[in-house]
Amino acid sequence: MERNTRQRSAIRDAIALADRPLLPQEVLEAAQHEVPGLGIATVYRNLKVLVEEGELQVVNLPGENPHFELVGHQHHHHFQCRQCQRVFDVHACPGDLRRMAPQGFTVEDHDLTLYGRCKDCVAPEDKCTTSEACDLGNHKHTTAHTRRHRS
Amino acid sequence: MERNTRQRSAIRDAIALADRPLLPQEVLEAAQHEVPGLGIATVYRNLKVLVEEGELQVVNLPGENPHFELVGHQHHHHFQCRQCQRVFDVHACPGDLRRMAPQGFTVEDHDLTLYGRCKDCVAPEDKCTTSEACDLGNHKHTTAHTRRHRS
DNA sequence: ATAGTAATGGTAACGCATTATCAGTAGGGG
DNA sequence: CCCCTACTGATAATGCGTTACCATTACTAT
Repeated sequence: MERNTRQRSAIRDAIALADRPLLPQEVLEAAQHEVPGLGIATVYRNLKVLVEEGELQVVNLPGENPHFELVGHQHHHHFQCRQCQRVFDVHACPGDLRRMAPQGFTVEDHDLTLYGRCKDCVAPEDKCTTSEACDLGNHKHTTAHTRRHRS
Repeated sequence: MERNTRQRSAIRDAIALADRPLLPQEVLEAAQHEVPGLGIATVYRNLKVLVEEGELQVVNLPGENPHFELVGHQHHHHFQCRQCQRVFDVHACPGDLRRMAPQGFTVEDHDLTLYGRCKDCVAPEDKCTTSEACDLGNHKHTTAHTRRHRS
């Protein structure tokens, strides 16, 4: 039977507290605050299980590896900060986009991603006093970008 | 100096004629109609060069590897068929989405992807008589999905 | 407590898109 | 027509996200 381990709780909590879609690596770092020895394999294993159980859902964004967030938010979209690369939920939607498609095409769904500066990165200088935002990844002028692969 | 090879012309032409964003693999297959011996390495090499020269641009879609299309279409969006996985241009835009972002966030740009059935896949049965659409990839019930990796 | 076994963590292995390598080929200036 | 060298094609290598493996750990029913 399925067991309640500290690791699984830490992973679930990390995603719930973040309140935004996280990368497996971000989940690892966040959950390690609660379980320091946590390994990346355990993160991937539990992400998979939690998705299968319907607790988490996968968020795909252009040019990004899969992120994970809690299910529950119904239809919504995402914002990615061009400074810190973090992804946030956007609880709004432009609405019916069916008539945007070319003649003869049938639209069933849509994904929308906004790009810009998140709250923490709009005015970075005076934010570095609040260590949390910095620790979470903003102000990191990352040059590395993400890619995908198949399962 | 830069040379005009049959291969480079075939690659350019393939993308121009397709009139939709293509994967490197799709570029290979299309360009091989003109240059049968064409190799995948040559496709990647030329895609990179043509992007650097400003002839092509990269199109990123959620959960997809980079596609390539001609520059020139200014701001536009994309449609991906859930049947044949092909990507098409959408020459429409919901407009200003700045107010969709949370308080304190600055929106600079956005990506929109529509999902559904393309013209060829809305009524698949009677389309199989036109071999072109089938050859191009629709009606392929592909189970494999794409991923990314880093450069 | 104890046993049984699911879960963990470290790391090797994998899958796959992309790039490097290199010997052979073919534009194009002279 | 010739030579120089950019380009090509086949394939090995790379990079990286993800998964498999396996010895060890630690939940939980009894």
